[in-house]
Amino acid sequence: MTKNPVETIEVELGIFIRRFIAATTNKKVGNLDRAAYLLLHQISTHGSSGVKALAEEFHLDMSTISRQTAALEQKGYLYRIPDPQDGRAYSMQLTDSGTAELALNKQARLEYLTKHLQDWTIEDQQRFGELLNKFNCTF
Amino acid sequence: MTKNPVETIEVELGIFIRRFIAATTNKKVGNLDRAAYLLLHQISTHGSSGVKALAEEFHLDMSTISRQTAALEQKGYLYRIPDPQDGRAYSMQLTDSGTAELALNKQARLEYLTKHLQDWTIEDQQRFGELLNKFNCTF
DNA sequence: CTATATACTTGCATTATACAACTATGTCGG
DNA sequence: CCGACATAGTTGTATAATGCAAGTATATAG
Repeated sequence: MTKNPVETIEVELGIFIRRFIAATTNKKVGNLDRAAYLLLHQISTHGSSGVKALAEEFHLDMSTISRQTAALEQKGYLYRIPDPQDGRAYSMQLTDSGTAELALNKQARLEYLTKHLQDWTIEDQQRFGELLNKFNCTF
Repeated sequence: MTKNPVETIEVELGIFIRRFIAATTNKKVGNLDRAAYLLLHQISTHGSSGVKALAEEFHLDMSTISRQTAALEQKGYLYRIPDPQDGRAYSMQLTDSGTAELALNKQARLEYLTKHLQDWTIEDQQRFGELLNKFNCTF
């Protein structure tokens, strides 16, 4: 039974997901768990955003995002700006403290990844990044 | 700010994880959720195995695996064989029904993936599989 | 034989999540 | 302008996955 490439990808994705989730669920780097990190990262790189937009981006319920952002606001990592056009809406922005915490986290994650990829050639690293991006674009 | 490859991988992994989890959490293909599928897959491809070994493989608590396997046993997808050497231990084996259910699931997942990868060249598919495998090996 | 370790199960608390109900604001058709 | 409906967000509640701690039964070491 020789495997076709898609089958290999299926198996490896399964292994990857299971390990990655195990390695990152309920674990914090500094003060941020995975969900919080991704939220701050999204706001930081794609600009301020409301609860609804974030919920759509993450394919999560608005109530979930509402609680997560409330927690991050509580910790002082972001603040809300009332939308001048729409009295119901807010948009979230990182505070300086949130920006700093995000940077610390990103740093730690990059170091971890760099260590894992230290034996890879630059070409393989680039190729992997490109293919991951390509894969993400098909979602 | 030009990104180094590791940074690209970090970002893309974040996007990937979030989407993949959103797409597969609390969703079942047939009768199997993600955890159940991976458990059956592990037993099927790596041979019968006890609760402790599975817990280590998945980096989960034994209690979690104990409940998951009990549920799968309840559904008739696997059965326990008492370890003849050790009265405390069992090993799990797939039943015919479990094997069939796993095959159905795998089929569905492959079709889904194939659809997502339909515009990729065979070379890119192979390369992605290889790199994922290489990445998993560094864990 | 006793003490300790191990494989597994079960009880309990925590957490992330979805769904539904609710509030407040906006929009549209008359 | 008003009433009906839509929308952004919050909060209450239920569910499910998980970890930890305690318990059971068996093994092993001194």
